[in-house]
Amino acid sequence: MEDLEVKKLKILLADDHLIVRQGLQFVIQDSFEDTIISHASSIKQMMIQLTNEKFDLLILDAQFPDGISVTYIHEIKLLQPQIKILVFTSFAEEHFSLKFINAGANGFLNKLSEEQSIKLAIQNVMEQGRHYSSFTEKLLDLSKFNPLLLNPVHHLSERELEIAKLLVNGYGNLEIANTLNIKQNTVSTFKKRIFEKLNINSIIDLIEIIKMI
Amino acid sequence: MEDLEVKKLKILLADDHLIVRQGLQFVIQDSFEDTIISHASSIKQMMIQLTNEKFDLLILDAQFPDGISVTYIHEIKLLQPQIKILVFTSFAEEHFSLKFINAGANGFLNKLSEEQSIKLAIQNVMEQGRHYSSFTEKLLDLSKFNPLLLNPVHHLSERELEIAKLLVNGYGNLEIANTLNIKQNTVSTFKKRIFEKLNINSIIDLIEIIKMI
DNA sequence: TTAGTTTGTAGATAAACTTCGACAATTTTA
DNA sequence: TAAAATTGTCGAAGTTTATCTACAAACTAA
Repeated sequence: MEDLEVKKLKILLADDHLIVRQGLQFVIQDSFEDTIISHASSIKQMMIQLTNEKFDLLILDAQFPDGISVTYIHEIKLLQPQIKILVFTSFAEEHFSLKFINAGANGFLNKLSEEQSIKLAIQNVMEQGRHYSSFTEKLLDLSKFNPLLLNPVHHLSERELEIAKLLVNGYGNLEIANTLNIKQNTVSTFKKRIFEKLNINSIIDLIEIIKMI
Repeated sequence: MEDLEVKKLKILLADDHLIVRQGLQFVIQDSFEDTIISHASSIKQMMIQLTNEKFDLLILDAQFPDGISVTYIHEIKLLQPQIKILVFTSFAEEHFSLKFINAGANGFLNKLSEEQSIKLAIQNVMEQGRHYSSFTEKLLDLSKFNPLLLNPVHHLSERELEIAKLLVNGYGNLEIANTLNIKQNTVSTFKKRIFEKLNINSIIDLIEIIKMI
């Protein structure tokens, strides 16, 4: 008989794909003996469960159909300050990690991860409260001096972001100019500045970045 | 004691995400008693397993990192003509189903599917040899008269496709013109024809379509 | 096999976009 | 707080793209 003090790890899996949740559950239960795993297939469902019940760990899909989950991280931490949040993503974490960390994320788990990495991520996040790639750690270090460092969309002003979003939606300069009641030249200038700031040179590149906001 | 005639269903899951494979396995084993499930995490691995062993069903991720899997469907059917192929995808099947069906796919399974739909898809595909959405069925019907119907990339010629791909990769008209040693005007004309054929009006739209080839 | 269609290619011209410089209004920083 | 940087805006000039037309070669289809 084991020590009764050993508490079961309560984990909430929030992802819109049943398959992904089942897969995660399987892998986690294979790696950890004592876990209680709950599922949420939408942000809404997740918030309801978080309101009703305390969890130790939330594994949260970064790309929910009803809006990117970063917006909710803050809210979740207010609701359950003790909860650890592992962001589950198919993008390389470097591109947006600071954004999520600032919001309150404790670590990142790539969707391509194998069993060992998943286990390690959960262990780290539960024991040390964090699980970042070494690159992200360096970023964090540097960001003490410049919190915006390498979190590119943060460099954009409101208006720039507004225009970036329109560009990503396939609108041309003229259409944007008319929508915002400014001259096309102005739009062009914005576009140029946006590209400069993000160090890109096509709208195609912009899409990936904007997606992650 | 059951009839020994009842053969176990041999299924191969081909997806680069461990999590997804585990999730599928879990759901399938929950729905079907007698299955033997194998995994492949890359096209290469999958082809090796298909060369060495006969399977009843292949559940194949439509978006492999090393190239879209449609190209391989033909090959697979040559190798194992009896195998049923369920294409596992996160896009709405309508946009590309004919392409896959022509290549030899027996059905589509959306990544967002719940347990019941997954079970149904496998049942249909194993018993009737097909599992298409009603829209795809209609398409198939119509395509008897016009096999290219609504499978837009098929409308593109080699050259058009070549240029479409370059456009999707963020190259400008001039760059493309230089690469292909043609005039920018020619590229413009191609672009116009491509957009007309696909009935779109921005490169953003083009991306989704080209992705699925 | 003849007429119609698709494909690959451009020229001319118009339209859209980029680049550069500028300027006022903020905001930041030293 | 004075100097420096950022932000939102534009005009003018230059570049790139779009559009329309055209034409020959290849490829259907009647």
